[in-house]
Amino acid sequence: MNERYDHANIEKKWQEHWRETAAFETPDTKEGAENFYFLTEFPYPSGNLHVGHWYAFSVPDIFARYMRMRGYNVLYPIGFDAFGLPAENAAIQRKLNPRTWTFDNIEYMRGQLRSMGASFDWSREVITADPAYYKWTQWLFLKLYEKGLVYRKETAVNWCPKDKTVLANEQVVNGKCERCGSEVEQRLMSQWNIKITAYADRLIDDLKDLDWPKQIKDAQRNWIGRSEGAELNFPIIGHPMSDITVFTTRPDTLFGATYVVLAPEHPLVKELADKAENKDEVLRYIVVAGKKTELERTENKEKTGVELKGVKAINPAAKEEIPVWVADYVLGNYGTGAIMAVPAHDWRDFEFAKKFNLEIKPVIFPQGKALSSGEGDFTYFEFKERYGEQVLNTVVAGMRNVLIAAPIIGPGILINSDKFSSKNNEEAKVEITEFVEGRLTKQYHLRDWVVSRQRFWGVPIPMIHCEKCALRDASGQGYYPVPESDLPVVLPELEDYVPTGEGKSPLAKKTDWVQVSCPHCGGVAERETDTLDTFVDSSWYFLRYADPKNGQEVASKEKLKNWMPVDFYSGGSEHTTMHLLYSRFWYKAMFDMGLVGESEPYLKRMNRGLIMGPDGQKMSKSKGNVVDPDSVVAEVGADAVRMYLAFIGPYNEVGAYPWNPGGIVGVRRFLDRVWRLKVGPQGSTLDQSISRSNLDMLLHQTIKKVSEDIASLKMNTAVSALMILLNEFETLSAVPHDAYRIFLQLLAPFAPHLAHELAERANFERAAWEQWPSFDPAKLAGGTVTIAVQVNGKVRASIELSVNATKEEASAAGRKAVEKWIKGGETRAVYVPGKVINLVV
RNA sequence: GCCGGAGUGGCGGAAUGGUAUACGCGCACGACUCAAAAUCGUGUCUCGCAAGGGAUGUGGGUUCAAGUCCCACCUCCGGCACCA
Repeated sequence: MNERYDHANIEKKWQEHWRETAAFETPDTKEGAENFYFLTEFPYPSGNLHVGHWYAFSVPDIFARYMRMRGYNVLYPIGFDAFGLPAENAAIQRKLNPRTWTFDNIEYMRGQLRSMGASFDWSREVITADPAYYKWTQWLFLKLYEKGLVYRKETAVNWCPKDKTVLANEQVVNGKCERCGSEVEQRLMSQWNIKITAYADRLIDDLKDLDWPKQIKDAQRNWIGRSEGAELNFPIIGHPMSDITVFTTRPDTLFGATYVVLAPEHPLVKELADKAENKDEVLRYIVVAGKKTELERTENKEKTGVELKGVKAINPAAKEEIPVWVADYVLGNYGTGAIMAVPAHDWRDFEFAKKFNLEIKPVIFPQGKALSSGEGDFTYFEFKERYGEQVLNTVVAGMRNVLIAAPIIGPGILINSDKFSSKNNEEAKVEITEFVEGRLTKQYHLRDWVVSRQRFWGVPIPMIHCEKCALRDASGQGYYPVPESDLPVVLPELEDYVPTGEGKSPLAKKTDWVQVSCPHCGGVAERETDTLDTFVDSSWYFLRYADPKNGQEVASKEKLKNWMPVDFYSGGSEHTTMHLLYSRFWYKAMFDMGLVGESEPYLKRMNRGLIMGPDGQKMSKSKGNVVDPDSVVAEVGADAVRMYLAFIGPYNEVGAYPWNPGGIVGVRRFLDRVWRLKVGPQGSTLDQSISRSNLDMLLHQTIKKVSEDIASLKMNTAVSALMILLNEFETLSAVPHDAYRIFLQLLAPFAPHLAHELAERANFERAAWEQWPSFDPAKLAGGTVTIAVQVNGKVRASIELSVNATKEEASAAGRKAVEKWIKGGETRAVYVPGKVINLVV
């Protein structure tokens, strides 16, 4: 009567079946089927699966199975992003070898991933910590080096004191280490960098052709932070050889530049300090500013600075002498490290000028009716025409008082700017730049990608350092790539993996590994002991799935052509400005080298939402709100978990959904009702009139709805459509056999185990039911339809009408139904067939 | 401050400009049971006895008709942020 189905045995049976028959091994091509590459970000082998993994892999599996049933040759691969800090830290904590720890985790997680009933092609599994894989990571790194996209340079880098390694800019969140939360320090270190900035423009410009959510595109544009402006030179009096070059996005305000500011790190500062009357004060300021962390410098918005007394620059447009200051509100690593300050039109300069009593000279008159007289408000030009230029000039001269409150930020008309006065400020940008022989340039917030990590568990950087060569070669640094034939440089075993904290990886202690002969001079040289950032490993993993066992190349051209670019990529929003940016860059660089056939790796992308704890908080062990998927699966089965996660909300929205234990009970109830469904005899069909008249219509509507909803990842409403159909089935004495088959077909992507089991029991032909059903458009509507009758837009009644009812028929029937409101009065009708008739009195 | 996104029942959420609250959870009542669980059925925005009125963050607007479009504002979430 109220039997519950035996999920444990059914799921086990089908999972074994799929495994034994290699059901989801994807051929490179399939006769008559179009290839579809559906990628989800591969997991990090952190220990065991959490609910987030289920959300990341089981819901997309619904889509993968749907596409397969639609006849596509679907590649839905899986692998492990196996190198990196978190695994290494976890292993050290447990006093284990990171390699053992990682590979044990992988083995365990494989089993858990299988328990989802997901249709992964395991034969293409990729593990980034496998030498057969990272050989190609090293190879690609060296290719980038060949193309001049890898360089070694001493720069101020982010140093995490707890993880004892350098971090990329993208891995620092609010001045803290993305991994451990420690405050990041700035250190001057020589590190390997990848020149992602060389691709900044293309990374922005190519976004426009991608089918990606606006939100991701905007975030990437924001992160790259392109701004267009000009570099202008300010001569220094008595120092003819070295002008101060500033970057500005507002060359139009040049006449209002009343002082110049250098960042404390600016190379000219020390030289100019020597000439200043207050040399000691300046040097003291530089020391204090240098001690501040990035966080302190940005958190403390109270501006500080010191004037280089006696040093004067010349405003190249106004030809006036202006003071030169050093202040740490100007950043050393952006633009030219120097700015022209226009306090009348910039908040920061305004605050600084106020504090230090510097001149504020307005050169932009705001747009709009900004001038008032007894006769009303006028624009700049209206005022000039009415009262004449002289009066206008008097008013403009008085604007300094207005500026006591705030700078004028927006666009407007130039004033106090000689021959440029009364021009529109946008036009003036180019003209003034040319006038002072400046040049138009662009600047980016994006920094080059620092990829050296002073840690053990990563891909060894395939470089060799030779002291002799470095000494001999004045320009070179003595670094040479490992010859291609020597790849991979295998990560050796160590006795002690603990990071040294001295700016060197623990690999440095393995002297027999470190010592090699120099590829250049043949003398004794040393291997680079830093390892690559994990994001390098994952920047190209999706290519390897196309040809995972290739020992000769990254992947064969032909196989790449079969699968690339990725048709659809599903993942988490945390990768918006990390992995997604890195891998787009990587792919573009490969495209430029002729290694891949197009310049963007992912045609379509979506970011999924987050599963929170039952209390609505982010799941975490310390909060005690972690849901263990294994025990839930044991209790209600994988099908119920899959379907519950699909039902929780739309998959392609970056929402946060609390895990609701009640919700999963509801889905399990639904599946039990499916199990108990009374089905008509074999061969019974809808046409045999054992059905209600509207069942056929509902069935076809459901096919349409479920198809469209899965395709657009609105899994929640697809599930609800299946529930509605089941509710209808249960009102029948028995479900016609053919309708039942269609129902199981629609259910199969969501609850594959149960659907396969029931299909087998119903003796449905494999070939017939393992494909997606189509709907008949003619059956979507019935003979009559219920429409709403409105009076003046308010719903007053509803009536049954023939679908073909004319406006006249509808309004006559409608009038009858709402006589009470219209009382025989004149009405005008607005008729929307099938929906509504609105009678307007 | 700048750039995105979102505000709908007790909860997750649904709604091509056309009957707001589908579907599910929860809750209440009923059936079955000695009883409970499970299962099934009925009800469940709000005020009102009813007729009817009011509700989609707030205030305006466009429209025959607005959760949906436009304007202003409030709140929350995400990203960027002394980037000149």
